[in-house]
Amino acid sequence: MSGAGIRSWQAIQTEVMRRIHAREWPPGHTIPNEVDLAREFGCARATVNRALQSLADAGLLERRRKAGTRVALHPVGKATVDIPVIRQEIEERGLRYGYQLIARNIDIPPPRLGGKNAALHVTALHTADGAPYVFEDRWINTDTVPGALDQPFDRISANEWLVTTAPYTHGDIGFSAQPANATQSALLDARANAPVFVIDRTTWDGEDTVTTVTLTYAPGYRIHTIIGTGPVAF
Amino acid sequence: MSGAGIRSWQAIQTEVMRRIHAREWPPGHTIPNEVDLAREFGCARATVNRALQSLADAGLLERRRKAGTRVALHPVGKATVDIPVIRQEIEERGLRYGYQLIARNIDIPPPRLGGKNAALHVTALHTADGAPYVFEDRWINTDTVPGALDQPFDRISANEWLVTTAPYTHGDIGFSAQPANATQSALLDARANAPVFVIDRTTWDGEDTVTTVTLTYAPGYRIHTIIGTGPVAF
DNA sequence: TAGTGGTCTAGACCACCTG
DNA sequence: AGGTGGTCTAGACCACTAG
Repeated sequence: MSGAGIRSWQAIQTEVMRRIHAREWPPGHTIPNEVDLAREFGCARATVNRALQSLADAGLLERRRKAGTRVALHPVGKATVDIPVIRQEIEERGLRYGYQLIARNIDIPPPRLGGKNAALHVTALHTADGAPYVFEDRWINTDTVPGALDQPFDRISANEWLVTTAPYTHGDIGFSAQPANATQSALLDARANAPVFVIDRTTWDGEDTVTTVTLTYAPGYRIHTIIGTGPVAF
Repeated sequence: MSGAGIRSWQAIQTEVMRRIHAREWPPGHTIPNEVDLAREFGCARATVNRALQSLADAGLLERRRKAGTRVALHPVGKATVDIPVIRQEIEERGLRYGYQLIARNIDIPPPRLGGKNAALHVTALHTADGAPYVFEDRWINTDTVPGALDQPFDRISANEWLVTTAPYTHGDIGFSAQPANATQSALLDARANAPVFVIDRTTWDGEDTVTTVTLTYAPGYRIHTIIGTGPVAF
């Protein structure tokens, strides 16, 4: 029964998923330890480890030293959303990218952004085949990214320039639905208070903020992605 | 210089990120191969491999056999969005969860869902501290999940029941902003055409669809998550 | 076709945690 | 205290692909 040998970690992953799937290992069940599985599959423990770790990353398994590996009770689905450069996002849809700077000045950020220090405020419109696509409203920390002061942002968007210039260590991001305000509805060819999709994002480089941006998309925008990353199906 | 030895894969990861960060290895640069790095760091190649693979997963590096490993030109940020059970999502916010079934019947799904066969149609409202939270409009494929026909869904939501009962291999998911229709605005205590956040999701088990659901959230809902998963900062 | 990453092995030691 | 996963090693072979 165990003579055949399942030797690749992907094959082991598939077999483990099959057993979970088939309820041989129901939710909450503690599965055999790595040594036993390695013996059963006829492979090295490291190979089993690789397979199980991958499934744990995907949220299908819960692993703890000494306690062992259990099938997750509530397999939390995880969707990975890519955050591309806007120009790329548009061009990948086969559309012609356009960019238009609206304003660029030094100012004091609003209190909700926490800053008392002046920062670079850039607003711009990105278009796809001439139609409004997304409105970018951005604050750049000029202490963290002094080079931004030399950039006019009239041809290259701050969005694009920062990606290749200002690395960050971490960030946070939010998605929401909001009514378009006067500025947004005018720029995006939308009715007043029309529902628009909004992404707000702040990035840090260590302790220092790099940039905070609010992206307001024209009506009809939809983020679409896939659950079950690559080989990790569950 | 190389005598010290960087022996853990996390330390190697940190060091590689530092070099990218410091522009010692600028975007597009091909970094040394694994054997050379292993020699420099005084560790085994497998350890370097683990570190670089992790960074490649995070989108910071691009790796190809024979071509080597390059620093990504456009480090695509990736945000991982958890898709929890609604009850858990509400309770984790410290709110009291409530559930109310609205309708449950067998019907022919609308053509955009591709089905000609009858399916189980369930609509329900989830509440947080008594306030409307999200409206669930779901179709369940009774060929794939026959057990659903025995479930009344009057106490346990389809959302929750399916998670522990109907495994899936993959799915797709979309996020958008939409105006609330009459039904939604009434149930969610929202004005007509108020902007609402909508998640639509379809899951498959192999070739067969499992369920398709549209979740319409009450105004003010916001998805929030972090960029730079865990130890992988970039 | 040769160089690079991808994977596997057999063994070892360590860190963590439950009982 | 002992069992389990986490990691590292030194070496090997394989798979892919750029030149």
